[in-house]
Amino acid sequence: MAKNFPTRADNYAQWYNELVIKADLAENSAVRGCMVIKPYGYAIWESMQAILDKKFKDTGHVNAYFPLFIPKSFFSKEAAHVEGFAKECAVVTHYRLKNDENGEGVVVDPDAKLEEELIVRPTSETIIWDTYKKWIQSYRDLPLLINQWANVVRWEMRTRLFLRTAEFLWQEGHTAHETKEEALVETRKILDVYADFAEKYMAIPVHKGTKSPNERFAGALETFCIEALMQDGKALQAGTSHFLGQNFAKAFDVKFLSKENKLEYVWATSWGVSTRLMGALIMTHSDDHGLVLPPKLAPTQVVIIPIYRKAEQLEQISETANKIKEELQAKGISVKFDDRDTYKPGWKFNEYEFKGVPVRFALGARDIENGTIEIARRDTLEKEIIPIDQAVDKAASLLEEIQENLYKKALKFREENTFKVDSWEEFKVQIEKGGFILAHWDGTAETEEKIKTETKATIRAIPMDGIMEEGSCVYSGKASNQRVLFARAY
RNA sequence: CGGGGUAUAGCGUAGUCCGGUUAGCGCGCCUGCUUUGGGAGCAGGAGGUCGCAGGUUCGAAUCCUGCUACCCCGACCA
Repeated sequence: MAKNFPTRADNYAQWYNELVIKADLAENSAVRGCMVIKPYGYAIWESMQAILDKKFKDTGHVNAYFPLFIPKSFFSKEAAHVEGFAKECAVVTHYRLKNDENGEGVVVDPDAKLEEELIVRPTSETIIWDTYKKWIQSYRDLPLLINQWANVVRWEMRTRLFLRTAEFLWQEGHTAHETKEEALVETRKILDVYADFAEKYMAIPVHKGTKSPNERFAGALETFCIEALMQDGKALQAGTSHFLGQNFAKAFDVKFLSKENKLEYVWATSWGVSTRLMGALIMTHSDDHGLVLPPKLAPTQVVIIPIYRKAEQLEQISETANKIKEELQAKGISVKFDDRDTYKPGWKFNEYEFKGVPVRFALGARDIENGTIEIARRDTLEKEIIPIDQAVDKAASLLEEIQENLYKKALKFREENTFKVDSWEEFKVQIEKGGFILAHWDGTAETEEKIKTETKATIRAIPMDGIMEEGSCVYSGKASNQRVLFARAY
């Protein structure tokens, strides 16, 4: 089966694309840069949504929904923000079509020009803060902790399924607080939620850190991020949590009366993760046989495949299979018994490997006779024949084992591909090999920019868990007191 | 927006340099029989404006001109 995928060395991008398509996750849409998320792919996104949504609610947040369209004028209120997004906005200029006078389909009706153009949201800070202004008067209205599940549009020049599409699905949290300290706590709290989700559920080890000023979100005072390493050695920003200070409060005039009866601007945060996480999931765990899903996110955790010749045999097998299915379901495990007679067993084996189903049972007439069942795990592709009365317990423990194994494997890969580098010569050689580089940086934007120009490497994060250590900048030789994380990134 | 490439059935492609029968093949699809423990075999069948528009020619998938779409590499970026 490996022949179906180009090897990683050949062309990782192609491997990735074929994987997404063959695993039935998504495909390119007729609309440039957009993707169709197919049912199986969407089911994975729903698993992610459910877990994240619960985490947000457990930390006091509530969901709401704001308009897709943002008046153009809102964007000019926060200077850095417009600077960051202006170049990639889709703009609505008209509100009506009409039949072409020459009979050539429909045309935009020039009489239906909007007085003020509408921007299709690339992110919702502006429209949300315009709304918050009306909602916040007193310290009693704070904190305001709101999350939105939505789609956004960023007119990217180059796109790739899940990793960078013109339209993508995400959640964006927007909070308002009385004090700077409280807002910072919120920013950090959400970063922890993201890191926990990545590591415990997606089985992806991440570095928590802050962005350099260059890489900061447009309009933020500080951007916290989680950064992951993909199998081809490139880094991927998996989530961000921004401390916005009072920038948006000032831009949208959001003030509250404090306990001391003073009029003050609120402190803000915003944070988000997107369908890009699907890309991270695919690129972290998949192999040449297809997708590999961590059990906690797999829409189907266990699949049972019957092997039979005649209808009578299927009947007997089904009886046993359905019993196992029910017992697994009673334990909260999602199970599919694939008794389609339109595909042969070999076909199904391959199909579920493409789709990354963690555990597979194969049950045939021979097993019924012997009181056995074959169990296979997707992560290692190992197969084992076990007594049938152990099937349920074995599946349950295997799911946990796979979840853990995937994380360990990914962590091992990241550690083997993280290098401490102290000289510029070494840096230039190492960056070609991929992976994270821990190196000293003098803290200036100029140095960062030069490193980027010369090597395409960017500062992915200034690690929060990093050890403080005296050193000299790998590029300029100037003093530095902490190593930062460099990599080429998606 | 710059540089390179591609466009032939649902998908993948041969044929294009050097114009010449009815455009060939694989996968998939449909029908029948035999099969079913790792993508089944045989037989039969359906499916094509050769990206679009002009031009050259007795004759164009093939040569020429223009256009369009997509892919890769840059700039941009969650």
